[in-house]
Amino acid sequence: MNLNHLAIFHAVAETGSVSGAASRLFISQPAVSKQLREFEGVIGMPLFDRLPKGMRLTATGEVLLVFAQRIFATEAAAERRLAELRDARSGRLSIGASMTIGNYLLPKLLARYQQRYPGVDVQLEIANTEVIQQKLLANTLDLGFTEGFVEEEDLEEVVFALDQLVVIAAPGHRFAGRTDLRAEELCSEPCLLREQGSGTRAVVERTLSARDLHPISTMSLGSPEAIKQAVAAGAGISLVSRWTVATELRAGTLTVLPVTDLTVERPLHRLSLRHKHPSRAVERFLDMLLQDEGLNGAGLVPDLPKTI
Amino acid sequence: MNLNHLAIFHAVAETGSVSGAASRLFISQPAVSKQLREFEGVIGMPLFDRLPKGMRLTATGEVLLVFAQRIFATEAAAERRLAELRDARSGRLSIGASMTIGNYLLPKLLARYQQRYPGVDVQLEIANTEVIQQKLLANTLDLGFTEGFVEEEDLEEVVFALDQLVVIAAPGHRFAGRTDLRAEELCSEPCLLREQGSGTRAVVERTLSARDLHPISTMSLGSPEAIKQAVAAGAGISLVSRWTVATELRAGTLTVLPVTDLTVERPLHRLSLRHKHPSRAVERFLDMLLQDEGLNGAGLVPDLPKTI
DNA sequence: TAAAATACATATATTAAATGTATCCCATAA
DNA sequence: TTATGGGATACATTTAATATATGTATTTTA
Repeated sequence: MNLNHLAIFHAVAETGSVSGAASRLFISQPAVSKQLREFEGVIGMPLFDRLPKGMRLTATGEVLLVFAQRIFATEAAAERRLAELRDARSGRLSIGASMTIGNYLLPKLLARYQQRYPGVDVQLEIANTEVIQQKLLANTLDLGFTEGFVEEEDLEEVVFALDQLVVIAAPGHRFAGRTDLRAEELCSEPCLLREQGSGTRAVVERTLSARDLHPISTMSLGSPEAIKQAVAAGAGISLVSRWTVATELRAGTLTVLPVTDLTVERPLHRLSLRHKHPSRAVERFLDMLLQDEGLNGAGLVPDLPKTI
Repeated sequence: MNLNHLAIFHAVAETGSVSGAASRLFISQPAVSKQLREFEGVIGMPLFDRLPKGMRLTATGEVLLVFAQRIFATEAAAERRLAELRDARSGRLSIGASMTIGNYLLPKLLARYQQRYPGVDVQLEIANTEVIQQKLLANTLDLGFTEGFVEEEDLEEVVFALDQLVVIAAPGHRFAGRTDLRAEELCSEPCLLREQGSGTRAVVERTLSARDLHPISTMSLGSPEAIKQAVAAGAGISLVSRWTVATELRAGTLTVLPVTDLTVERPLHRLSLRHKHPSRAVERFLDMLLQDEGLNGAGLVPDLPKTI
């Protein structure tokens, strides 16, 4: 059976006449007449009785009409669904992010995204780089946001922001208020770090040892939150992403120590599966990331380089 | 959306490759490639990621595939249903018949029909000619079987059998056994007839009055059964269709009086709506009617003229 | 490391399908 | 009778689908 023929049959059945179907389909009456007869030939049974005043379905035609209606209703539903996907009125945005990015950088942006595209099913998963890379490769994530990454043929990687690590201390700390601090001095203070394997710890250690600086490591803690709590309690200083402490700085429970001769920066990476076409829902998210309403609009990265 | 394109998309999605789809559709690989790209252009979104080893559905493609599967499954179901209708493995046979035909002529035939075509929904309605004609005109009956009929432009009418009316009496009747009975003699006997308006009564009266015979009418009864019961009880004689008394003759509760100079015959008509194509189920029934397995096979009409 | 194989894309020519125009037929209504 | 409305047919034309030949990228094999 040819579904083009079926469409013509459907139109004739619903309008009750060949000429009616023709005008509905924007083709000529003979075209409909011919196609319909051809279709009846294929079916092997007449679908209409030809009456002087028009066409009347046979029993066979009645049966077929029900199927035709189902088919074209489904087609219409498919078109509607595609239209939704096209304008991101539905779809899925599945993101995997490292702890820092997922907790401090994305939530505000995702909230605005969700507000603008309420039909999209947004999923944010916080996990380490390895898990995120694996899930990207398994095609169960649309985008990954990580600090480091392991080179991988099938993954596309792009620096989308620069993370600045700042030295924090309790407001009552002896260094607080100092504007002439030098990196060496920090080594006299107990320095709290993240656990082995953390991206944050890796970049800190790499930067400092490149300058032959060796901080006194006392504790290693498993999350940015734990670090902040300990530092606020006066346990020492730490190097953390400035995004993780925005709230505490405003609240005054922590302070940043400006170090004159030290800047620790690291690129943040956006990862995606090579050759994978993004859905419209994903494209809209990437748009927001790149536009003013992206990270800048979130008020967190005033002078972010606008790399993709 | 073009459902031809959708079929190609469907094949690519299910085989996972353009070339696979091509061989499944018995067309060349470039044909599939081109149609698919065209389809993606119409949709406005890519449906597949092109990987070196084949094609992978995008999120949009996954959504569309579900609809495509529904559509083509419905199409397949329609094809199956049509095939059933084609071999009368399903369908409807809706017959309206007058009392005599419906009660004595059709049941045996319909039983064999139902046995041979168990999927067909057989409906037999017994009603008078007027009702049957109206239902045929309303297209709610496939066939009508009546004695008389009222000429009607939209109804096609055909004599399908000749009904012989025979004179019956109780076996103990004084005429029983006589082989030289003449029509005049019958007028001395009380004759039971059907009610006014009955086709049977009409033909009897017409035939007899044409010969200037006037039977003594005592009772008029509303059904062949009532007539037979009364005659068997010795209430008189009657003229009835020979089909209605086959059982009683065999049982010996009634006997036929052979009248040397009287034959009362009437044509039986098959009616159908003009321009109406019969379904296969109806065609198969008409076949049985015409073949040896028809009324003859039913053992009721040994020498029936084989008119349609 | 080069050759072969696999898989999809592109270009051009060809074929098949669908459509349009003109005309005819039939039944009905004015 | 002539219009009129609805469908069928014939033939020409346009559009769409397809094939052949070839190209590119990648993977596998020798």
